[in-house]
Amino acid sequence: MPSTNQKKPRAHFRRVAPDDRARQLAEATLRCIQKKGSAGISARQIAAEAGVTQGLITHHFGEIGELVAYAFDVMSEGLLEAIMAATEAAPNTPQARLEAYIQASFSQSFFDQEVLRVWVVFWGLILHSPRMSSSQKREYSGFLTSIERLLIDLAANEGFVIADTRLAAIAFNALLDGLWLAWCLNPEAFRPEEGAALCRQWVEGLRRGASAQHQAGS
Amino acid sequence: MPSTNQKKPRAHFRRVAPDDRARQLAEATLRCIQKKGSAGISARQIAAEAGVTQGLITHHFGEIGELVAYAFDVMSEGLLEAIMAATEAAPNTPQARLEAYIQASFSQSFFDQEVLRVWVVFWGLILHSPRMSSSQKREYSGFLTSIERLLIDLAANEGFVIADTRLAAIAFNALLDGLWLAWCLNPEAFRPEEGAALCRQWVEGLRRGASAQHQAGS
DNA sequence: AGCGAAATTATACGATCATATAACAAGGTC
DNA sequence: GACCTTGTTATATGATCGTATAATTTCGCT
Repeated sequence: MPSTNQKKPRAHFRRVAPDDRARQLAEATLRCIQKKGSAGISARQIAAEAGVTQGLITHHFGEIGELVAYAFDVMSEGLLEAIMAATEAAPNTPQARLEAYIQASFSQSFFDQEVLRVWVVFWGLILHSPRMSSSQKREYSGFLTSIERLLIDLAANEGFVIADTRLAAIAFNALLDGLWLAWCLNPEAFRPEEGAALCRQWVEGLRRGASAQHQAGS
Repeated sequence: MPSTNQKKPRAHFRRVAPDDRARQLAEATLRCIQKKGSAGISARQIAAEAGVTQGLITHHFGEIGELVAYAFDVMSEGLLEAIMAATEAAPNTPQARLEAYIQASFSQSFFDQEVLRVWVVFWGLILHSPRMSSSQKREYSGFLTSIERLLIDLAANEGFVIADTRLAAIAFNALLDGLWLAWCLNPEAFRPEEGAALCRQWVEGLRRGASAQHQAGS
């Protein structure tokens, strides 16, 4: 008997400041991507994950792509800030700071499959979203500059020469991203501490003057 | 006047051997991913790209995910085979073979944004597709083994020691993938020949004994 | 030549998608 | 305590999605 003709009452809710709501939606987006990859990106799924209705996404972000890009910003900036905080917290020597950067990169907080899964999906999205691409360029530049400073200080302190610090930073960051990727796709391939050791060995190669050899075009 | 009541005739077609058709569909899939990333993956879009109807995908692959995984296999195996072919074609010295591997990796054929775009999208898909993940594990192992052999031969020939060749291969491959990724996301960051130089410098670090330092757990 | 297997097209169906619009309610402000 | 801004829900719309099913054509085989 469907005769109980009571209209279900409109759901109650509490207002939230736009910035807070935006962040909640971004975090729900990250969880959705974590669970189902790029297939988890849809207004309905994200709204359900955040416990709100879809219209709220339109209201705060317009189109869904803007929310995804914002979620990328949140994650990306959080990552760089956290790694830099760990670096700043280390003793003020070039060696200790670089070591802190490496250790943070392979610590449980970041070298975590659930985190890296999201990261890898974003990489695939950046290529087709100008909005996300510009964020990535900015963040990438931030990472490079940080690494470059660490390397310059180390070289000055220990008295060795780096032929091109920008390129060296690109290589270091590439090694880091590549290890993140490889471990994320294949966690049994190596252990986090082995990944950190591989980064240290790259630095050791730098110490021993490897960067002065085999320059492009030589 | 819509009175011309002629039913439009059923479209003509030619039969194609299942293996050939499967490959055509896989190549159409790669083109769709190239154009629109993971958003380009749909039975309708891929079928249109291949010039056939959607039903053909169901007929040959069952579900769409199987086609995508097969497309990944096609691309992945093709890549490894092509790089290995370039390596085999080099003079039979460890130095020349490793150099050929590096040069192939940064040659216009592979170090190409249109190719790498697809590669990066696949990375994001692997994480949520057991079928693709098992393909990736097999292919990754193939890459590692190839690199490991190159490094072992080089070390034996030049008389230096690599502490752990498996880990060294992992690092080399990670550097390569990381440089592919960085350049794909940010092509203005460095030139292909600079990427190749960074790989050579990593090898130079290996020559100078960097891998014996800073072992994990020491 | 024509029979039959199967490759291919054509169509249908229900689910889910993004997004727009209107109705509503929460909470600060006066 | 009433008002007004706006955050939020509710609903509608048309497009696209994956996949199943039936009708049809192609082509090897005898």
